[in-house]
Amino acid sequence: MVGIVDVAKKANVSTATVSRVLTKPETVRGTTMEKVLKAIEALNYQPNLLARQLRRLETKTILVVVPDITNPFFSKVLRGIEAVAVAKGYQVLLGDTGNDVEREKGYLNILQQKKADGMVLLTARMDAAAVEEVARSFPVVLACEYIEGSRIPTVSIDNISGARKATEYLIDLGHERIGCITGPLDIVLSRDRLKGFYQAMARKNLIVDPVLVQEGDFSFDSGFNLMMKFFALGQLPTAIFAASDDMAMGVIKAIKSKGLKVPEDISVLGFDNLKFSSIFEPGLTTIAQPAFEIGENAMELLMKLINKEEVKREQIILADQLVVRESVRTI
Amino acid sequence: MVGIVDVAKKANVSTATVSRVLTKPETVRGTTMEKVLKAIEALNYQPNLLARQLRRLETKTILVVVPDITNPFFSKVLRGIEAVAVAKGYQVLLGDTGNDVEREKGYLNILQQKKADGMVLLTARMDAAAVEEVARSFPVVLACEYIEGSRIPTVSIDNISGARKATEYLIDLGHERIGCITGPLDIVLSRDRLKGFYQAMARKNLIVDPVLVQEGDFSFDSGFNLMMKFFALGQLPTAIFAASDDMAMGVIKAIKSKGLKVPEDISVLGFDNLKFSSIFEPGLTTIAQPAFEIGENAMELLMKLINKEEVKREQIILADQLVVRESVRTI
DNA sequence: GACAATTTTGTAATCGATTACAATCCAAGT
DNA sequence: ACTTGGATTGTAATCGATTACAAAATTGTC
Repeated sequence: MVGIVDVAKKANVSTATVSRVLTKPETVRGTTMEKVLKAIEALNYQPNLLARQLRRLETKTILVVVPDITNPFFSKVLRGIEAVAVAKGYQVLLGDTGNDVEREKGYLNILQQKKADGMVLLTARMDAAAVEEVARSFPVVLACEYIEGSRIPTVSIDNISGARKATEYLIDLGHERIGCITGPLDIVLSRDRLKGFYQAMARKNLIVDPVLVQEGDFSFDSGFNLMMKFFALGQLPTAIFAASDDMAMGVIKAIKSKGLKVPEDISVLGFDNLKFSSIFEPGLTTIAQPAFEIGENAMELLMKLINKEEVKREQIILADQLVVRESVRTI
Repeated sequence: MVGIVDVAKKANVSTATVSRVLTKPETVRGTTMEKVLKAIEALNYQPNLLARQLRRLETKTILVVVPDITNPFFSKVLRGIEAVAVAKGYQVLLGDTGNDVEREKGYLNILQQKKADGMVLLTARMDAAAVEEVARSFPVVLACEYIEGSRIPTVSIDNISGARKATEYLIDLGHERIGCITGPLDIVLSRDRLKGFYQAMARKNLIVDPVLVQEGDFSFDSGFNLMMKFFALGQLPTAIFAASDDMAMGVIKAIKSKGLKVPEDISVLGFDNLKFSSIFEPGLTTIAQPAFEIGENAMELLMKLINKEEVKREQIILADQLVVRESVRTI
């Protein structure tokens, strides 16, 4: 492999000069510049970034930890992150945890081992203390998720108000017996959506039937199964708020499988606004999260941390939006 | 930051010994081992991987170049890659090209700059020569895509026979006037699927109406638009073979929008078998690609190249499968 | 206890760039 | 021609680990 010394030799200059041509061209004379460039060209020299990084103590790489890259919501956030990263000359190291807390923890080491300059976490199921610890010494930002009582910079929507808005929409259309299928309750974000649901019900003085609140795991299957459970229990609500579009679709499938119709018999409202939610029939009424923008903002925030710029707001809350389609109707 | 010298000092040994504790524990005596481990523990030392990598000239990182991470098919392949990579102690650097050939090319440098030990390409739209060039000096494997006349190791399905199988299925059900909506024809894989379509038609002595062969771009929208074009032209086939499930769904949406039904009025057959294709209504009849396995195999192949093991078969063809659901019926 | 064989440890070179500092060059001013 | 100061260039230290080789310590044998 050709190294900087080969180029230096060929161009009859020192390695320092070659290095300067590459990194501070304004400090070398035009004629030597040409000589060096010619040598680089001739040898097809590419600097070894490992060496540069070791010397500069920076990798121009950031780590993104995702619970499941297969989930279109996360992949869209990831794309937002990537877009900004590339624009700023950074590369993205991918850490898919497969929803496994242990693997999630493992990725924390990558920062300490200096393989990345910073990290964006799209999941934070591990113990808060460990994350805090790492965040004290390295740039870390949370996207989507947040950690209660922590000052780690975060980008997300307001899940409580989003869920509240969704539930109020159902109530305003006349629904009173409303079911809620939540995400895994060990995740703050799931608890927030549930909280928003309760808040809306309480504000309108409606009673929540505990049977109608069930814990899912955001997946289509869990939505399907929990709806089937409602059928089995003989406890049918007039509307259901599902904490993810995937689950909402599962719920609708279950309803259809029983020969009932959405929204005629039961209304269903989702959360996320996946691309597929508009293709699905009936079109899902849902709370839209600006996934791409969440990614962009998270990466921009991370850049500021890396560059030690002042960060005014540590918690960025982006706007969510109720998207009305056909899966909900007035009672 | 604490380095190996700090540990060495604290444990009263040389840096060499500390290094050995970390990498060849069997060569150090039990008692010193303990001393060193204690020091490591006390200082919370994590070795700087950059330094190790520079010395060893390996990064334990592989680059995956994807046209669009948001596409669930690719993200599933990526997951397969990641699963094997993690199991073998490798990390994944993500290169999303956003379908941009220039960015695709740019990622080739990462290998030469030694930021990765090898590369899996899920897209190969750039000029073959450039890829070949890189593949001569570095481990590269293609997944899904392949390059004509190249000996770069590849993992994929047989797109020609898959498409042929799909088309023959339609023909066997009595369809004769069959439309084909292809992927972008600058991609080999799209041309192969089209080729398979033609082969099936020819084998059964059916005439292909050129109007019914249209070039899409794999997206839902292009499927929708091209089907609308068929309507506008007043040229309706009895069945359509779409080269991706996304397009198939677009086609079906378009048909429904005209008040017709699938499969009663027109049959539609897709390609890929996305998770969503079974949720969609009608359930998509389609050719299933083993996305996860493609990823796994590609990564395993890459590992062999990296370890300079003998590679018997350079071209791995995995089995595709016709999945029959409800979007196709006999005429 | 002496000596050889074997283990264990240390010294210093090395990976391939960057960069502080020193040395040299060059042009302008007198 | 002779300074002088800024622009260029070179020398060598440096980033933080690994590892070849040498040295020291240990073990076993007679």
